[in-house]
Amino acid sequence: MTKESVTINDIAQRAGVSISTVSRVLRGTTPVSEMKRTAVLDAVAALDYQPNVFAQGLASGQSMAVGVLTQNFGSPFYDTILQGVVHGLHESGYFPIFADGEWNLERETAAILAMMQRKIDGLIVLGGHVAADVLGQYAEQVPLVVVGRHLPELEECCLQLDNVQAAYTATNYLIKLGHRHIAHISGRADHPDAKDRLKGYRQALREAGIRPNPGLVVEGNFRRQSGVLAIEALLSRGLPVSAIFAANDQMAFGARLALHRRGIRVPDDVSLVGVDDEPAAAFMIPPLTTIHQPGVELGLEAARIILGQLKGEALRPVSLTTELIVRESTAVQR
Amino acid sequence: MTKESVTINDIAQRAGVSISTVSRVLRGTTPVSEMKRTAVLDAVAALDYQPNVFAQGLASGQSMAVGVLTQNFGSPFYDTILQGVVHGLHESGYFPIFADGEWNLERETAAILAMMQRKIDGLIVLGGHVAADVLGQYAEQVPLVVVGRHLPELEECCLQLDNVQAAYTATNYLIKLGHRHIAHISGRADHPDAKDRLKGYRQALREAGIRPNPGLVVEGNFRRQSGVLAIEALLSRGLPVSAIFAANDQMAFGARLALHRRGIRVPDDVSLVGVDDEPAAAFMIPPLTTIHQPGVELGLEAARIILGQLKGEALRPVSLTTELIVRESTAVQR
DNA sequence: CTGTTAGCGCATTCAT
DNA sequence: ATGAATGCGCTAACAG
Repeated sequence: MTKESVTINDIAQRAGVSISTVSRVLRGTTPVSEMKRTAVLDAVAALDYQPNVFAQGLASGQSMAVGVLTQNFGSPFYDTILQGVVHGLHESGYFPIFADGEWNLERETAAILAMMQRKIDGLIVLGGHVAADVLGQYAEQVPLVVVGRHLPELEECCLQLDNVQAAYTATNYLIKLGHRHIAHISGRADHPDAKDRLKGYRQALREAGIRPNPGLVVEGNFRRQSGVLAIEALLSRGLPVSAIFAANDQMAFGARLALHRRGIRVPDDVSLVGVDDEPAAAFMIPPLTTIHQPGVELGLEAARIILGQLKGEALRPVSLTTELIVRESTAVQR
Repeated sequence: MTKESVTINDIAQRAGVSISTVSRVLRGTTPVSEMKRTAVLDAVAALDYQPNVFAQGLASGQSMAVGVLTQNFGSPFYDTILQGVVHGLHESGYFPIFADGEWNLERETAAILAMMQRKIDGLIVLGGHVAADVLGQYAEQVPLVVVGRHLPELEECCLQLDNVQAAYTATNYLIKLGHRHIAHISGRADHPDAKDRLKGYRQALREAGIRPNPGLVVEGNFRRQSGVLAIEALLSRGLPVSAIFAANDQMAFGARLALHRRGIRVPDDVSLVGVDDEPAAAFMIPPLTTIHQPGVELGLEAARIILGQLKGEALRPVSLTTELIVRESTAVQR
């Protein structure tokens, strides 16, 4: 419908060969005499031939596309992973097809289905709520990598960060600073990441000989506004607090704003640490201390794994956990 | 290659009709007797038939996909538009295919080409550097909407915000606050948006009887770090400055950080206004005053226009400019 | 090495 | 209203 497009026939004719030969030099599947080879290539260049993806797909059964389901365009953490995926797939011949799950199961399910219908050759799922068995079914059809989730049933498909370690590092950082009354703004209690981060927080406290105080833990939902509410809830409890570990930067931002409204300064009056190392964190005043998450690397690795499987490397790598580092606040002390 | 998929033949057989009939009820192109109709539908449901997109595309010449070229995953402004596009296309039957231009012409060009090869039925380009004549060529093949750019040659395809107006509003806001020495951190001089915002800034000054001082304009590149550098450059000039209008929030963030390092407080010592209304702006301390850009609406509108053209509504709407509002800073004064 | 041929799954035109 | 037949553009056996 678009334009009188040139087909493989046109270039076959112009090069004086058969269409199969054309196909062969283009796909490099079978050796072709150098003469015909260049003739074909010339014709291709001359006519600006663009193979029809549909025809290729129909005939070969491959789409040369890999689907990527993200949680939400605009989420700093997932967007970073997306960038990694883009780079990882770049020049691989595979084209990434993105879909936005918008944080909810229904959309995610629909999005994956839509991508599967488009015959993607591989699937990368970032986080999400799709059940393991559903993902398992897809895994039987195409190579699958699940980033940022741990699915016991799909152990070898999961690529994740060590959230316990991240939280442990953050909390320990505060402890080393001399804090004893460390509060925690957690993610939703049913969220795996939130659980792990809570776990790491507790672990660090215990190892330091501090008994975790449930009253110092407030549940948020990983969004900015919940950080605000968390602080209000926390302060209303009247417990002594000298430091706060927020399960992610977004909530830390909210927390900081709420603290500011109460006239409590960070880090002068209370220390605050987040997780994710969002770009904005470095531009807060003073910059927010946070835990760096290697999002780009995660995306790259995910792409690498998919491509590997596509190339036949059936050997599935074990779930990889990445190192985490504390990005020190570069705050200017007044 | 994926799985023994059920084809139109299978359901034709099961429903006791010909494949053409199946195709007809599925596409609703031609009336079909109610009896056969339900028989087909039943078979489809029973066998969980999923039409092969490639076969459909090959036979019909349509992909039922619209390509969306963004500047960068992770850019707050563009991500917001993306969300609008997602919603606008939702349940339209069309599937959005996203590509990341990564802020550079080469990638953009490659991305558009890749999408065109995938036979997209429509194209939405967010900003970017692709030349107007190149876009014009694509416009001849598929419906095109360019968001956030003004292309005189493609007038009727452009959907944009009134950047002059935005800058005017921001600057005027500062003037009304009593400021006379208002600096401007602009975007790159060759960027259309940057030009317009500079223009609006100057216009507001002139109308207020203030002669624009070239020394108060510093060029940035719309990125955070450039805001930092801009402030350093500005302050080194030694001119009196009581307010700053940054061409976007990102640079405003950088500016604020740089000011803070110099011990200059916002808004106590100097007022600062940005543009974009990024989510993070509301969580700065104090919140950044900014100009709200209706990104979601832009995306929705872009999708609407594409769908309209796809449905045959050849009437192309004039370029739309959206209203802008000042989001007042809710700073708590110390 | 290379040309010929048979589909891939579906939309559609042409008869009926 | 509906079945049969064609072809979309390309890949992959299949014969040379």
